[in-house]
Amino acid sequence: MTRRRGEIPFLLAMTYRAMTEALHERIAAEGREPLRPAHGYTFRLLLDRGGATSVELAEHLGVTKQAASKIVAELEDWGYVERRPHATDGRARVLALTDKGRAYVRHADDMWADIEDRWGEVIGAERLDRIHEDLRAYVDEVAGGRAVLRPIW
Amino acid sequence: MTRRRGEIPFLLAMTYRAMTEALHERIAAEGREPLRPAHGYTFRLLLDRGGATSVELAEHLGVTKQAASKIVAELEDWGYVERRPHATDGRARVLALTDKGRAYVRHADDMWADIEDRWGEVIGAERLDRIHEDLRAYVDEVAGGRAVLRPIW
DNA sequence: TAAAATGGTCAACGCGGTTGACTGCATTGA
DNA sequence: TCAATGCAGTCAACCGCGTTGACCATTTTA
Repeated sequence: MTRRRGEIPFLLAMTYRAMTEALHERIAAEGREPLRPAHGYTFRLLLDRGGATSVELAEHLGVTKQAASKIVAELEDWGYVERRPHATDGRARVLALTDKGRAYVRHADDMWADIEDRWGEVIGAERLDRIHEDLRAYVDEVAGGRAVLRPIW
Repeated sequence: MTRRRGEIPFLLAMTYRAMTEALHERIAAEGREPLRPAHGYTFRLLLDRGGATSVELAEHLGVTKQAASKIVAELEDWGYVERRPHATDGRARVLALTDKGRAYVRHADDMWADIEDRWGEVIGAERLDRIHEDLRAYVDEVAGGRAVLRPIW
């Protein structure tokens, strides 16, 4: 297999794009709120680092605190996230997933896993393992582990 | 290596994001116009299918013809693209890369190749080949070859 | 304890897309 | 052959989702 040098980033983009499209189709089919990547990344942060604030979310997403606030406001409206007063800091508000939020994360994980599995059916599970390792290697070693998932749309 | 099912799409996003950031840093460092993915995809179309029109570009990018027109107008202003009258169709205008446009494509390809190479240094060229195959397999077999590169930048 | 820093909000704006209406050329078919 | 329909392209208005900037209230620092 010959490949043009520099083609892989394009394929990466196309693959990711196709996967997100597949996900959005499912979300739309379920009649769910129009959840964007930023929302997904928010869920993941709140799951990993319980007790985050809007400012921390902003840093995590790589957006301004105002933008992060808007995202949180939406998620609160939809009942996925709650804002509670901070225990010691009167200015801050602590973000937390509601039950609905946690249930959605599980559901979303399932959907992503399904999409990943479709790929695995074509190329095999071992290849998927390798890809996982190799992507991690790029993110950690080339990109320096910068885990900013700036929502790109 | 154990991996969480459904994690790969996230890693795909992070990797692509890190790569585009690396590219943008280089473009910015060169003092070049703020070229976005949509512009890159446009260059590629014009290189592959000479004589495309705005409507064809719109289909390729997955945007409206109005949006495609705006993109072309920018590229024309910057001197990367020309619009020439269509040989037989008085309504249509044929898009073509200028010399500057072609030179930029070569340059951009080099930059992407460099970024890809950095990855290759970490994981090895054979792995890169596999990844190339596997990404192609997803795009072609799972996503049905839908090559719409809707610019999400 | 005054000054500076920080979490959060409100308002105005901008970029890059969308929808909708329109012009003028091209194609179709009675 | 020529009216009806279709299609390339443009103009204008709008919209989503981010930004910048100003501000308040609380906390931290000196």
